[in-house]
Amino acid sequence: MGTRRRGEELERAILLAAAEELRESGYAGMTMDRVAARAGTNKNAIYRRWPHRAALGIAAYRHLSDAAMPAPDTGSLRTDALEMLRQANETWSSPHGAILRGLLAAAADDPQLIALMRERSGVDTMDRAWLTMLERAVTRGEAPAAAVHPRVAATPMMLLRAEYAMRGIPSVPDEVLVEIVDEVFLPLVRGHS
Amino acid sequence: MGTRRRGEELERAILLAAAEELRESGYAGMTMDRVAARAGTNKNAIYRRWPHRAALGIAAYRHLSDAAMPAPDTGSLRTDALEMLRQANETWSSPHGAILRGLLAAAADDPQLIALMRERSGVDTMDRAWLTMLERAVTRGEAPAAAVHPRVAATPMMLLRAEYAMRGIPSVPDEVLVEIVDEVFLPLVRGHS
DNA sequence: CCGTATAGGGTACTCGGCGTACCTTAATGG
DNA sequence: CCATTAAGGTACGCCGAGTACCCTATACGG
Repeated sequence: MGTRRRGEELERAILLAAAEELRESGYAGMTMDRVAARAGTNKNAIYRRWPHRAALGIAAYRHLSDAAMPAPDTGSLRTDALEMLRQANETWSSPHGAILRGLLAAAADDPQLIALMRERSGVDTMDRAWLTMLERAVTRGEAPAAAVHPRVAATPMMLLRAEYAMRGIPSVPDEVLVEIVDEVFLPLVRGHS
Repeated sequence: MGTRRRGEELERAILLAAAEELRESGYAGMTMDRVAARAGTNKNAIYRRWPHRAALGIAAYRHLSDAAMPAPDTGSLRTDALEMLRQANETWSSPHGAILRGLLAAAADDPQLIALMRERSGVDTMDRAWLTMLERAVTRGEAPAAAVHPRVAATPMMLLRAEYAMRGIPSVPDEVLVEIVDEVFLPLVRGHS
């Protein structure tokens, strides 16, 4: 009788269900049975599409956030950088961030999954934003041209991530962000002369 | 009949067995049953001492490495820093490192466990080593005094850790270490004037 | 020296969750 | 209109974490 969903439609339904489970219970609490039930289907349909739970988790994660994150342009490198870090901190502190961290932890020993995560979680987008931020600072005469370097651009976010890993709590106090900017990022930019 | 071990003795036997399991199979592969069997006891004795698998894993980990890591003193800040990073990279690439990473991943959502890990894995010891390294560079006139700052000292190791997290492979190529030193650490130190 | 509290040993169990097997039933498209 | 494909239903197998219960050796106080 009625409508039996197939292909695209069913796939979207599964991803939606998985995303909702992620939101409610985090990755650790997302079970295949619950996703199947919620999508009104069964595990077969899922396993035909994704080889295992982690893959589904990653695929579903993108439904939660597509995180554009344009580079802020406040006219000063310091406030730009702070703004970026604050936004990132907020994102990572949010439920989304908790899920993301759960996924990262789960994927930790599987390079394939890590690669997938990188694409999905917009690490590279982020780095590009930092680079354009630096370029603008250079044209304003606020920074030496030599400071426009991928590793310089990536440093603040890496420090923030490491901070999460070390604390295990999903929110870094604002002082830490300020310190990262004032004691590391700005001196680092200055030092490139 | 015979000797039934108790208290201290049994505890050491369990920790040893757990450590061996860690070495052979990593944290993910360390099962309570196997540890119990290997220690010649049963899960009861284990659960009477540690509330869950993660706690045992962490307790056992210290049996594998006590990691002193004295600050190298080569006479140049650059080579000192590189040496530190290379040693760390080697440690983390080793089987021990794999286990450590497994534990970290498993503990990711439990602040209590993370705190335990911090103690055991000598993060603070490491930071102190970097600080003394910086101090020596200051007395040599190689660095401004303002660069002796905990966050500056912690930066290279944090970047290395983040590098692991992003790659998911247990060995960072040497070029990356060099880049961390030349493009980040040294400019950062220079920038503190 | 004995008897009782304590802690280890043995074993079997529950429970949850991943992944699979197998068959039935609806849709699709040639 | 029929063959092929994919979804639905359901029941497993398997493994590993923790738990329950009961038996037995050891320590320790009297």
